[in-house]
Amino acid sequence: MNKEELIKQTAKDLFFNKGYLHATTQEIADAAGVNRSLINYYFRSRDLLFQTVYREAVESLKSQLDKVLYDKIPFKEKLSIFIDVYMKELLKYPYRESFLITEICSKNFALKEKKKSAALAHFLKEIGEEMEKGTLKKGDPIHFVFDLFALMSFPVIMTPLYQKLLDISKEKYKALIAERKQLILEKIFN
Amino acid sequence: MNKEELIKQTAKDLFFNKGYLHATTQEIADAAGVNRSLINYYFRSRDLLFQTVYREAVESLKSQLDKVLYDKIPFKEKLSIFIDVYMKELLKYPYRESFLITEICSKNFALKEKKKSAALAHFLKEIGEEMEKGTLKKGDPIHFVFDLFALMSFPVIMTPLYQKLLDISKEKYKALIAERKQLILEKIFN
DNA sequence: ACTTTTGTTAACAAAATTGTTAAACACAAA
DNA sequence: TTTGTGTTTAACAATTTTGTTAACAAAAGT
Repeated sequence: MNKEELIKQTAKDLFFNKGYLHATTQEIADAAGVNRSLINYYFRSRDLLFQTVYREAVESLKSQLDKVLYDKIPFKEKLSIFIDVYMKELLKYPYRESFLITEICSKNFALKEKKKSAALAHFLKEIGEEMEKGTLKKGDPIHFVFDLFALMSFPVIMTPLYQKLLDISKEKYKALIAERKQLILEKIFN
Repeated sequence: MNKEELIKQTAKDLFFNKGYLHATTQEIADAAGVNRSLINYYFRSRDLLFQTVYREAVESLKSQLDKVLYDKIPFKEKLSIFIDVYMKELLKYPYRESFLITEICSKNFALKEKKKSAALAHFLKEIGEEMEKGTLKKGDPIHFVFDLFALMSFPVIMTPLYQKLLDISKEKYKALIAERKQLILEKIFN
């Protein structure tokens, strides 16, 4: 793999997968097995590397989810696929959203461009329609979305803490997470 | 207020409330309106300040929750109080758990002492009993706990992101969160 | 009153992190 | 072979952040 790509992948792995948010350029370089100067050569500065991988990670997730959300298939099926896709991405990069929040809280570079998501609005409308039809329990669609993302994300994000508190092995925890897709679907269409 | 306490409170505010995880000693000192050297005077090093406020924040939360979990009151009532207490703490320090995870991921100082929580085990047993009785839908109590914490925490943690994506005001978002206590209770005892 | 302890500050030193430069390297095209 | 271009590296410089010291002020104890 060319080293520019290697550096980006490594940075993503450290930030989004390992959850190592404080990673220095030296640590990223070491993890990638390249000379630290290469980071400056390809990305000019640490901050630009941050911005690059951040943008890529968000875009990649967004495009995948948008595709599913705009798909013209029955709601129940759509939701099933959506959970599949999102949880697959979640397991790949558990800390992507956390990183995003951290960035929003510290600097403000994430806020500028972010705006009301059209795909999300579309999804909300669809949820509202399903509630009308009686497929879903009536309520504010926003809470439905809150619930959905919460049930998927939170146990994954909290892995290192919960594993300790519950005193269970990595494998057992993984199995628990794997079970959740079905459970969430059931809970939603109870 | 004495300055030692002031520094700790300010650090907690920056870390756990503002979500500003990268705060330097200078920034903490500025926010507290004290000379930076005072941080070293009282806490020796930045790392020890970290450890101190981290420990205090975890202890404080844990002791409050344990008290509720061990209380000998009907389950439904206990759960209602638990949600109350936890969400109150959540709104005070939305990023406390995120901070915890970040620390566990980077350094390892959090892992050493953490062990299977007795209160949590007790809670799990109690949940299992309620499932037997039919008060709760049968299933793995761990998933019940996953769901409970997820539904409470996640929308709060994601505030800055969701506010943008949904394009709603701070006040509206606050109102949505406030609604959730009741919604969660209903969802659980559906 | 004076001595000791505690709190506070600025100035300095040390360490960690980032950014730059120039030279070496690789290797394809002229 | 040479020239050109993109890549890689070590050495250095700059910056940022942290930690220390010594001097001074305030409070407490004797």
